[in-house]
Amino acid sequence: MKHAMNQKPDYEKELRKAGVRITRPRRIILDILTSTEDHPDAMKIFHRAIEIDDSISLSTVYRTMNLLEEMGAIHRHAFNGGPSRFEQAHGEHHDHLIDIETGDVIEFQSDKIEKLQEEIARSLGYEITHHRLELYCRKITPGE
Amino acid sequence: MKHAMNQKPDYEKELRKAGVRITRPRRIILDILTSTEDHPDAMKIFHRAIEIDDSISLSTVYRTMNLLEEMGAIHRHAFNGGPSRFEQAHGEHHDHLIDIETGDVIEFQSDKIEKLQEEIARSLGYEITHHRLELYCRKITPGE
DNA sequence: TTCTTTTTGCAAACGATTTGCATTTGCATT
DNA sequence: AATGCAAATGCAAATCGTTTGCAAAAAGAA
Ligand SMILES: [Mn+2]
Ligand SMILES: [Mn+2]
Ligand SMILES: [Zn+2]
Ligand SMILES: [Zn+2]
Repeated sequence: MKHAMNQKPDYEKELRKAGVRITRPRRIILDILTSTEDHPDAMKIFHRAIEIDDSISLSTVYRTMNLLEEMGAIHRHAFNGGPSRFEQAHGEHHDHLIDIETGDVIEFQSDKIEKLQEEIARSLGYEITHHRLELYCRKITPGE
Repeated sequence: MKHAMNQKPDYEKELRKAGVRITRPRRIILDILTSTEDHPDAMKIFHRAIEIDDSISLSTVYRTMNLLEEMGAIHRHAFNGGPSRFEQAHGEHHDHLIDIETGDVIEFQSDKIEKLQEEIARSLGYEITHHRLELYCRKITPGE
């Protein structure tokens, strides 16, 4: 149950090391990603980006998200089956609780659940590469 | 960890009760859904359907899946963010382990995890309406 | 059977994402 | 600083899964 107070990793260095060029669009998109607490989709990232440089295109946003995902620098989510939403990968692993009324996304972490998942996979002859746990919830109203 | 050996529920009765007409396409689609162990997507259901009646259209498959989902007769999954895949809702709740190499889907159930999920939601002031737990795994190769 | 309403098939529209291609850019090299 | 080339961009068109409008067909109540 931890809100990752992430000290920014040096993505530019990571990109360079991966033999990838540092371009203006990429710098801007990385800035957006590292300076937000939420889980924006491509369109939202695009809108934030053109506020800084209105020549950036939506395809570049998509291409950059794919690149960063392949590098493991971001995670992709598809809450509800909606459009992909992203967040930087740094900080510790967590899962998500989605308020189905407001759309709010709350992050949480449970070592116990993580352990149980491992056990289950193991008992079936598998090892987990990644997983997804989403709780779709409604706020508890005490007087009801 | 249970493979639901589901005795077929009477969907036709359920549909009638909901004031919905029993049509040939719907009967065929329901048959496909109740007689399969896997998690087919709309296209796969469509192909199985036209083998029985080649006049069925893909839109009818989609419309029927939406109808059945609203009635709570089926569940919809979006593994990996791919196309929607379906399974009948009868039988007990379970989650899914996906073999990322073969695409196989294995069902499992853990009361402990379910309980922990409730606790977490509760502690954040929420109650769960539904959830999704997917383990993406690779088969364990003992000699490696 | 007739009548009314729902459902269908088809084709066109849709939203999210990807792609082809000509142009621009990053950056390693002079 | 100027050059050269590969990599990345913007744009428009294509793609994929899914939904929709509409006229024709089928369900089921009377
Ligand atoms: Mn987790
Ligand atoms: Mn579960
Ligand atoms: Zn998150
Ligand atoms: Zn299942």
